[in-house]
Amino acid sequence: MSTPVPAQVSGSTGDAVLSRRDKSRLATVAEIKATALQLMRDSGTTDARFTDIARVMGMTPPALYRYFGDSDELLTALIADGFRDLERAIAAAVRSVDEDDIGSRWLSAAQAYREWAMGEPQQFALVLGMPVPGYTAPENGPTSESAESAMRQLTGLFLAAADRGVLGPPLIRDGADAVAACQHVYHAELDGKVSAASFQAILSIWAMLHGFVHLEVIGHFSMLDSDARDALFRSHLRLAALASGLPVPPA
Amino acid sequence: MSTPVPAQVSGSTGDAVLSRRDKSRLATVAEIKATALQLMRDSGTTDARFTDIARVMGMTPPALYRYFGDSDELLTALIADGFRDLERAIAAAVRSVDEDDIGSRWLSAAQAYREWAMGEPQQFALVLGMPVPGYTAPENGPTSESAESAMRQLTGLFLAAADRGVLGPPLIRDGADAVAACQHVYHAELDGKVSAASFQAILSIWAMLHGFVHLEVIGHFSMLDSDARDALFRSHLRLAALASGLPVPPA
DNA sequence: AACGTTGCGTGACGTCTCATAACCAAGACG
DNA sequence: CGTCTTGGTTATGAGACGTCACGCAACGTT
Repeated sequence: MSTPVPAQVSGSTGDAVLSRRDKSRLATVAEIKATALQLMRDSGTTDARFTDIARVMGMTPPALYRYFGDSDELLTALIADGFRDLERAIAAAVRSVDEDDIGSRWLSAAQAYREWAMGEPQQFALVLGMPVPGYTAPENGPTSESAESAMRQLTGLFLAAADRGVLGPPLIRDGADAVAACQHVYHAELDGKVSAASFQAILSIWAMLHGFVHLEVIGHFSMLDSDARDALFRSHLRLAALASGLPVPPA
Repeated sequence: MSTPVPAQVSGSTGDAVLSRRDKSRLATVAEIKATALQLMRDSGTTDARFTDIARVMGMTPPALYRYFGDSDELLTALIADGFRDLERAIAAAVRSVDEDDIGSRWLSAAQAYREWAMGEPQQFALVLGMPVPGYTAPENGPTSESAESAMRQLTGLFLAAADRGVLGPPLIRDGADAVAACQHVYHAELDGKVSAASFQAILSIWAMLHGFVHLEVIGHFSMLDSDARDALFRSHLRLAALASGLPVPPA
């Protein structure tokens, strides 16, 4: 006979009430998502057939509908996961650097963005690519949050720079009036601390970073070897810092 | 009775021998591609079902296999078309500006890139996005040429600037050694006329341009109104010119 | 003008995937 | 121990891709 341990004991650890079944269910959900991503990685595309996922997992396709009511639901979950992973990777990269060294924090965040994208190109495509054929995103889905999150990471960096008095003026300042209205509405946290020109610079260097990473992911820098791409990326980021008024990391 | 014109006359104009049937065939091919693009536009994705294309055209699905042996073949054709359209749009935009006004030529080319991408987001996604699910690109396909073409447009601009003596040094020059090897191999036309640092700058502003356009296409600038996006884009391009040593267009 | 050839389109068919429905086994629980 | 929930199965239908054999009409030839 096994020791009679009440079922609630294991479930009541902490505030999460996880019955044995719930844990099993979460594990299966995780396995489904992992399998789907692995299949995407293998095929190099962003589609994963329910049939294939089930076969790899040793199940029959209809069983998956117990966990995801729809193929879109699985995609939505993967997008949400990817979005969260990317956010955490960047946040961790930022935190891993001395908080007074804004230039290095920018470098570290950008490197995390790039490495995540190159490491998980399919998930990157899901989060930041065109809508997947046949997939209709939920209205308030993670896709729309993704933009805001990326922006928040960047605005945080600029706020920190402004607080420390190391935020210089961006190289280009014209046109700032037009985007200032948006700043007041969507990023009021910057008001009074970061100029409209700097807000414009935030958008600009976001585009710089994303452009490099996207071109690299879709293979348009394949004529460069790995070292050259690294060097180009670093100088690209230094340029971005220089252009936007952030402290320029050393070469 | 109509005037008896030999069939060869209409066909023998120029060097293209187009029989009546050939013309009809070309028209049908064009209609298929146009219908596919329209369906993509309507659905907002990059897939177009053979069934739907046939239905819209008043045909049965198998008939399409007379024109495209495979679903991939149609996609390949659409990618090739899109690539060619984009290239022509940029080339035309460049030519429409005084050839001595390099800064304005850069502005014009970039505007064309942006407008084509926003006008044909599905085709843009096909040409510059992730591989479409289920689609396997031909080995020497247009996808690989796309990168070279975009680069050639840019290198042409830099060469013209160098010829006219208006190409300044880029703001950031470190790391140029690593990419110089690639320049010699893939863009020997630049050797002796454009420095390695400028070559690096070409790649950098390509990433800047593409990043802005891609973010805008996938809707990440939707918090900005149209005017603000225009202003931001223009200042972004001016920054790119300033950073890369091109003449900076006036604000 | 009549005839064979060629190309285009159709209906029927097989296969694969998504998705649902009906059914069954096993654990949780009073 | 009986019941309910959960997670799995088989069976089934709908829809899309792609193939095949066939018919029809246009075209070229004699």
